[in-house]
Amino acid sequence: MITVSLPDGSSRQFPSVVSVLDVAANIGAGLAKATLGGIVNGIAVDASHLIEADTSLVIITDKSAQALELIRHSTAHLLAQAVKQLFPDAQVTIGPVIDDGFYYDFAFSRAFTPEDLIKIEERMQALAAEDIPVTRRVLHRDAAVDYFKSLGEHYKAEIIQSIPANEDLSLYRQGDFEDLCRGPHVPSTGKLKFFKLMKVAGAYWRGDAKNAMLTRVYGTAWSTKKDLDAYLHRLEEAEKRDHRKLGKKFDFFHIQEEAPGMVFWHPKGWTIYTAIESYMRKVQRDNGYQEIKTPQVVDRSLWERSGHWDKFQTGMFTVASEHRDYAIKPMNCPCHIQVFNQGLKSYRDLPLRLAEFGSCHRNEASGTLQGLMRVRSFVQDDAHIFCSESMIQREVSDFTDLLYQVYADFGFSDVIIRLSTRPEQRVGSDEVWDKAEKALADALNTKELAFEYLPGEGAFYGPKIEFSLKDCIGRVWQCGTIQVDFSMPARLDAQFVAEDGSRQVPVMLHRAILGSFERFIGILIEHYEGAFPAWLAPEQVAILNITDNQAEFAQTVAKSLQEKGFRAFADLRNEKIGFKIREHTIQKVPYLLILGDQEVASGQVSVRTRTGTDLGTLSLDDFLALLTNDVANKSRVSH
RNA sequence: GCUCAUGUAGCUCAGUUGGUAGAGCACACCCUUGGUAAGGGUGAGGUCACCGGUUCAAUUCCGGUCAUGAGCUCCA
Repeated sequence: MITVSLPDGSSRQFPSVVSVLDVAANIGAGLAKATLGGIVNGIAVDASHLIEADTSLVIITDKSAQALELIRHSTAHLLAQAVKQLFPDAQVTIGPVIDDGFYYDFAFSRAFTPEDLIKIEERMQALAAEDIPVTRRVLHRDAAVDYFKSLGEHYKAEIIQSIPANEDLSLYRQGDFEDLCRGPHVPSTGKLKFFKLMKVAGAYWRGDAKNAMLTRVYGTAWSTKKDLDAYLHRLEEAEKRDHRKLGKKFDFFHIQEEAPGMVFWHPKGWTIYTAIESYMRKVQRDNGYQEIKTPQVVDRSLWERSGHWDKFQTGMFTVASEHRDYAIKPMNCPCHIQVFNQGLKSYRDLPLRLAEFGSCHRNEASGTLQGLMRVRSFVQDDAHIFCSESMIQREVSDFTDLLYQVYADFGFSDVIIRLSTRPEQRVGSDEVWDKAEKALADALNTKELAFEYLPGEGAFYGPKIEFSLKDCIGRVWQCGTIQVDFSMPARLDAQFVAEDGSRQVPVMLHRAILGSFERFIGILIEHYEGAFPAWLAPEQVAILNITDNQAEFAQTVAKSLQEKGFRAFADLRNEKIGFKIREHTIQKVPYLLILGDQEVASGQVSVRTRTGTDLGTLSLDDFLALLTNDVANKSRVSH
């Protein structure tokens, strides 16, 4: 007798070995039909998986959370089957599940075209309609290598060869197609109904740029049509928030061919920029930072000593003049050490926090540029904290508090934290790296902040914590960072006099909260969809007269708001009031003041918000109070 | 940098199976002074990204370059 216990607490008994599907059928024919797989003792398995001993079982149907994983994985196989039928010379490689879908990489004599994609998807639909059973078999590793070699699937054979020699491997077959796969998979292709191929792209074999370029097909798959449609709709919505589109629509900035990856800020965009800069300047001043400014162009020798020339030479813009070679600074740290090095520092000076809105240029590879998110010319809200080892954890902790406070003011609460550890190419002893990595992890753990490790992703001089925010389509962008550096201060001869009179080398913490103004503003544009909270809005109040009769009053109101420091302007154009309201509403100006003869007579203003709310007729003082309050509350938008 | 796609008026886009192009919005001028999301008329505006090639003729076909987009690689 085999007892299978189910999630609802009940159990079923069977005289002998049963499959997951048998159990489902025993419970009900409807359930059996909907069964995609199962979870046996916590491990996902095929519907055909045989239960040979007492166990707990969760049946996976299209309603289950685990269904998507199965469906997407099986849809990737369906894609490979279709490709092999249409392009027999294409070799399969790998096809994993990713967020919202899957991809499959193929080695083929040419890249697939969008037209190919349509044909492939049609073939997939046909194969799904055939409802071909998906079956599993097990092969010994070496037999599997021979098998795939015999099929001409050299990439697959290479993958299998890298698996330990004595392991057995599972293969899944559907009709004429068989693939190496850990599984599990849906029982038949008929279970795959709601999928769509999204795009083709290139991708390097095994993610290494030295390897061959494969052709990758991305797809999405869902368990219901509703979910698929919702996903496609979500993408459309996200596209509307694209900061490049909105940057044009709101006249924030532009980028043009003559300066790829470098931003021309327009008045409105620059107003946002300067609002953020003023805010950050105050935040830093209030938190023990001293602001400095260092040169844009620095002799090559400094970069050689700092180690940057060695590692990032091709990423630096250089300038030659009078037989000297300079680099346009790609980062600020070596310059900050020069400031630190002026005058003899005492342990009493530590921690010394030097901040700079540092303009940097990096010659990023052309293919990596992306709107404001990845640029060649950018300004970091950079600072370096010179301190002793014993101060590290405290400084990291204080920094983290500050970062969360700043992010909250900008309306972000969802922060992704990652700790990057020592890379292969690095400076400094393992002992030093041990200490640095531990100091960062300890600071996060003490604050009970969840984080994930990124092994080998640290900077060449030290480990780092990265704080990332998501853009509108879920892409994650690193913004804040704090990095421990035990190396560069020594390389550039930074010293301080310790309590006992000895000379010691300070530890340097590199840190930024926004990361770069460019990227951060890009994320803000998408986050708010251009409707910035009042404190950041490039135009806070639009004053609209109904006829020329109120022009003078409108200008008086505008002037008095401007004198209080608000960004207000009068729109005196000879247009109907509805036209002006529409225009400034679309431009997301938080407050519209409508002035007609009534307002002139009473000396009041009629207030409408960009969301269409009528706040009634207020005295100018009452409106000022409302506006002041709104601006002071930062991201807590009231309208 | 690699793979693929794209590049037409200020913006969003149509179009030309090779005979130098069109709409809407924006812009200029005129009429309209209108109370909460588009009043009307007229007009101007393009070396069809750039450089070559094929052709009687290229915005259209071919090659290259640059830029942009997606993905990969990279990111001090």
